[in-house]
Amino acid sequence: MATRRDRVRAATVREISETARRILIEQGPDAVTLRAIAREMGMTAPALYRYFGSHGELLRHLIGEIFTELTAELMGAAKAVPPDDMSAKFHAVARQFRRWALAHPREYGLLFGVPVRGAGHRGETDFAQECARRFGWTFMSLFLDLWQKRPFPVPADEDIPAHLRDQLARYRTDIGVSLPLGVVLQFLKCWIRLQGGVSLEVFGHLEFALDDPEPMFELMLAELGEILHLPYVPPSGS
Amino acid sequence: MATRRDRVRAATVREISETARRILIEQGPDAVTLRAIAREMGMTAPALYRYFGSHGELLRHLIGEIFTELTAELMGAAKAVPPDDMSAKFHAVARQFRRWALAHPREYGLLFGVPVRGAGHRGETDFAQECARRFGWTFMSLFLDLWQKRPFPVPADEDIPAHLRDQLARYRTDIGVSLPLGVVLQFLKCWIRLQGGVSLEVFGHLEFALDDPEPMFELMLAELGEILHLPYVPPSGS
DNA sequence: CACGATCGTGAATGCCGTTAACTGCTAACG
DNA sequence: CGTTAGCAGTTAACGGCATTCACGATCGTG
Repeated sequence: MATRRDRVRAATVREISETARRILIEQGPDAVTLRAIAREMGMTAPALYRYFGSHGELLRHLIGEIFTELTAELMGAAKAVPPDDMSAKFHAVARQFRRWALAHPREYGLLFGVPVRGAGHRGETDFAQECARRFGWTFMSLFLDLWQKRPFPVPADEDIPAHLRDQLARYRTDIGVSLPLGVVLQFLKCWIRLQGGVSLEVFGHLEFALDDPEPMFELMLAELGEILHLPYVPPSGS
Repeated sequence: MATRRDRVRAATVREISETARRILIEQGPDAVTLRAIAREMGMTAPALYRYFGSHGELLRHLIGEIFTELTAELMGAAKAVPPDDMSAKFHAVARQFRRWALAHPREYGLLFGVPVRGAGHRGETDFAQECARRFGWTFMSLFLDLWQKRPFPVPADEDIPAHLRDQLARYRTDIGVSLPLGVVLQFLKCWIRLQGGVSLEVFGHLEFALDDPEPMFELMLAELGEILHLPYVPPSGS
C-alpha cells in the first residue's frame, strides 16, 4: 500500500523530473546539473541524492520519461486517423515522429544522440532501457498491424544473406512475434531511414545544403510508401 | 616568412592537437579537458590559452583536423581503385566511410553527433566549418565525377517539388557546380542514407536489433547502386 | 647588451558531482 | 502521551573543471 510518505516522495520525484526537463529545454543538456535543479526547487544539491543515486541515474530516469512521452505521442497520432486507413496511419506516425523531434531537439538529442553521456549502462535492466524497448516495440507493432492488414511484398528467407537472416531471427525471437523475416527486414530498413533522416535534420547535419528539409522528408515518405505498397498521403496541415 | 618562433609555435599547436586526439580516443570526449591535455604535456592548463582562445576553440580545431583526415582517407580509398571503375570507386568510398567511423567512433561522434558541445559557432568562418565544407565537397565531387562518366537517371526539374527545387538551386550555386538539379537531389538522398545509417550504427542505435549491421549496410549499398545504376560490388576483404 | 614580445606559472573565482556529518521533523510503537 | 527510528534536508568539504590575472622567465632582435 502507498503511505502518505510514499505519495509525497513520488510527488518530489516528479517535481525533480519536471524541473530537469524544463532546464533541458531552456538551457540545453549541459545545464541539467544537480545544483541547477536543486536551485530551481529551492533546495541544495545533496538533497537530490535522497531520490537518485547519481546525476546519471537522474538523467536516465528523465530519458525514460521522455521515451514514454514520445511513445504516447506516436500512439496518439496513430489513433487520430481512420483505424483501417493504414497508409494514413503510417504517414501520420512518421510525420509525428519528425514533428516531435523538431519541436523537442534537446530531448531528441538525449534519446537518440551519441550515448556517451552519463547515461551509459549496459548490464542491469535500466528504466530508460525499458522505456526505449517499449518505444521500439510500439513502432514494431504498428508495422505488424500494417503487414497483417495490408501485406506488402517482402524478400523470401532464402533471399536474405545468411548472416543477416540469423540476426533477424534472433531479434524476432527477442520481441516474441511470429512474422516472416522479410517483414522484420523491411521494418528495420524503414526505421533506419526514418530515424537516420530525422537525426541528421535535428542535429543540423543537413544545413550545409538545405534550409528546410521537409520536402526531402516527404520524398523519403513517398519512397517508403513504395516499398510498403502504401499510396502517398500528402500532409494534412498547411 | 616563418621565423623559428613560428615553427616552434606550430609544433606546439600540433602537439596539443595530438595529445587531445589521444585522450579523445582513449578516454572519450568528456576527458578532453584543458587540464588533462596540459597534464599529458607536462604543462599547466592556463598555458594552453596562449594557443587557443578557449576550450571550445581547441575542440573546433581538433574537429577540423579530423575532418581533414577523414577527407584524405576517403580520397585515398577512391584512388586505390581502377580510375574508370566508378562502381568500385563508389563502393570503396562508402565502405571506407563506414570503416573509418567504426574504427574512430569517438571522433565520428565529435564530427557528426549532436553539435551542442562547446563547438557550436554560427557567425564567423570557423576552421572546423571550413574543413567540413571541404569534406562535403569531396563527396560531392565524387558524385559529380560519377554522373559525368556514367550518367544515371535523375528526376527532371519539373518533377521536383518547387520548394525543394529552390533549395537545391541555391545549394548548387553555393558550391559552384553546373549540374541538373536532379543530380544534386540524388546526391543528397544518397548522402542522407549513407550518413544516417552509419550514424545509427556507430552510436549504437541499431543494437536493439542487430549485433552486426554490416549486411544491412551492404543491402543499403546495393539499393543505392540501383538508384545510381551501378552494379553491386561485393566487399573485397574477408 | 638591453628591450619587448612570448611563453609559462601559481593563485584565485565560480562552477560541477559527490561524500560525510549533522539537524530537525514526523510517523509509528509501547 | 512520550520515545524513538528513520527520513529529508542542511552545511562543509574534496577534487576537478574553465577561465582570468598578475607575475616571472626566456629568447630573438635591435
